[in-house]
Amino acid sequence: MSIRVYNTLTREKEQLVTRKPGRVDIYQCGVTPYDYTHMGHARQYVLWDVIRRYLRYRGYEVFCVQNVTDIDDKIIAKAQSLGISPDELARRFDREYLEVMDALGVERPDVYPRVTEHISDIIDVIRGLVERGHAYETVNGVYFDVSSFPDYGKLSGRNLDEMRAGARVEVDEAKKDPADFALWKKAKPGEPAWDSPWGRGRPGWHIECSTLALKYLGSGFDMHGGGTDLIFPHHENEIAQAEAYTGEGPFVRYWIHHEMVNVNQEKMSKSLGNLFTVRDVLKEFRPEDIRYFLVSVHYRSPANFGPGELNAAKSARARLVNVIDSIDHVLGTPGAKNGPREGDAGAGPAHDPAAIPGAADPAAGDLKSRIESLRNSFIEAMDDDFNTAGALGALHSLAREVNSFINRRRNAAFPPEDLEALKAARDTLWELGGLLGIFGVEPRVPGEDSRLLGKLVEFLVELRGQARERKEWALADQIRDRLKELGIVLEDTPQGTRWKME
RNA sequence: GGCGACAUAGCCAAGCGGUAAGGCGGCGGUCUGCAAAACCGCUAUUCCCCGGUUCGAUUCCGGGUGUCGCCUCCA
Repeated sequence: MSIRVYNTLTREKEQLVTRKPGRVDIYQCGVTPYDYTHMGHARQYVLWDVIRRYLRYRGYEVFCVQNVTDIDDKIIAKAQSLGISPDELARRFDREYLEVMDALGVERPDVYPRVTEHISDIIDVIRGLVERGHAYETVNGVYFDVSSFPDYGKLSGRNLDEMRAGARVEVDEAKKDPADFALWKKAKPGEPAWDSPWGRGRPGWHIECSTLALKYLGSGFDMHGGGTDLIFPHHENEIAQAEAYTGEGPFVRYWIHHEMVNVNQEKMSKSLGNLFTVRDVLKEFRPEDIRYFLVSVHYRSPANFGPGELNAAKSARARLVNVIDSIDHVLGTPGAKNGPREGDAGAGPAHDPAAIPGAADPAAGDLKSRIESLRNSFIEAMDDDFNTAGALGALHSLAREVNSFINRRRNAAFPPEDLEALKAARDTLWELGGLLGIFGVEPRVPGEDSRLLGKLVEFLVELRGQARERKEWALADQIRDRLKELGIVLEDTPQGTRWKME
C-alpha cells in the first residue's frame, strides 16, 4: 500500500514519491495577519495538521514551513485606518492566529518565518531574477517578465494570450506586459520601506513564498499547500519566480489545494460579508466538533458551513466519544469485581451464550479481527488522497461493532478475553481518531480543580443508587433531572451508573 | 468572455467500471422502574437529463441543464 495524492499540476492522483526517502518536506502559504482568523483558515490548517499527523503515522519524517506575510498592501491600509503601525497590526493578528490554531489543536509548523525578517533574502532572489533577464525595473518597482518564462500558466491551465484577452488585468503603462507582476514595490511617502538596489520599497505579494520555500526547503521539495483561490495568480507566480531563479524544475513535486468553505453555497469571503471567525464559532462549539465538521468533507470539495452542519458533526462525534466512554466504564468497573449485578449474572436470556458468566464471548476474537480490518479501511481511505470522510466511516463502523458487543453482554460479567478485545478497540479508536484530532483537545480526565466536583457528583450518584434500590423513583429522578440541568448527564448501565459532563 | 470544478436519499457525505460506505434527522422495535446511551429494522430498484463505449456505467466518452470557483484581495 502506498499513499496517493492529487496533484493540481498534473490534475491526477499520483503515487507519493518523496524527494528524500522517508521524509516529506512541506510548505504552506501562511496568513496575512490583518484581520481575525476565519473558518476558511481553519479548514486549511486543520487539513494540514491531519496530513502531517497521518504522514508521521505512516512512518515519514515530516518537516513543515509556513510563512507569515507580515507586510503587504492590506496590512498598510488597515493599519492606517486604525492609526497604528503596520507592524503592530500584523503582530496583533498573528497572535490571534496562533491562539486560535492552538485552541483547535493544530500543531505549529517547524519553521514559521516572517517576511519582514527575510527582506535581504527576498532582495537576493529579485536581484538574481533581474540578472538572469527575468525581471526589469520601472518607475513603480521591479516586475517579473512573464514572457521570459515559457512554462507560465502550467499550474492554472492558462496561457498568456487568453489572459491578455481578458479585460480584467490591471493596467500599468510602465509594465511591458499586463500579466507581469510586481516583485518589488517602490514606497510611496509614509509607507513602510526597506533599502534595496532599486530604492526604498517592499516586496511584492508572491516573491516571499518562493524565497522562503527555497531558503528553508530548497528546490524540488515535496508538498505545497494552499486554497484553490491561490492557484492563480499566487502559486503560478511562485513557480515562475522559483524556477526562473534556480533554472531548474520542478519547484514543487505535489501541489495540493483544498476547496473553500462556503456559506449557503457561496464562498465565505470578506467581500460577501459572510465570514465566520474561528473565535466566534469557538464560543458555540468545541474545537473537536469544529474539526470533525472540517474533516467530514473531503478537502477537494467545498464544505458548506452552517449551524446545521456543525450540529450534525457534533452529534456524530458524540457517538464516537460515547463508545470510548462506554469501554472505559466497562474496563474501569469489571463486573467480576464490583459490578452491581454480580450476583445475577445468570439473569440474562438463557439462550444467549454471551450471558454465561466467565465464558468468553466467541465474538471477542471476531472483534479483534474486525478492529484490524477497520484499521485497514481507515488507512486505505487516508492513503487515497487523504480521504478523511471515508476514514470517519471506518471509525463509525468500529463504534457500532463495539456497542453491539457490549450490548450482547447485558448483565453478565466480562471475561478477560472480552476486556482485552475492548481495550484493543478503545486504543485503536483513540489512536486513529487522534490522527484526525477529533478527541485530543478535550480534557478526558477532569483537572485538579474539578476533582472535588467529581467526588460530589459521585456522592449524589451513590445516594441516587440507594434511592433506586428502595424504588424511590421520584427522588432518583429528581437527582438525575437536577444534575442534567447543571450539564451533568447520568446513564444507568448494567455495569453501574456513569456520568459525564455535557 | 476565457479557464476549471462539481451535480449521490429529507439533510451532510464517501465511492468513480461489477451492481449504492458512514453520519445527522425521521419512523417502528428491543433494552430500561422511567430515561439516557446503545442495538435491531425501515428511510436512494438507484446516483441531474439525453446519447455513446462496454457483457456490464453512479463510475469512461460526447452533448445538454444546473450550481460553484478562478481570471481583482482572498485559505
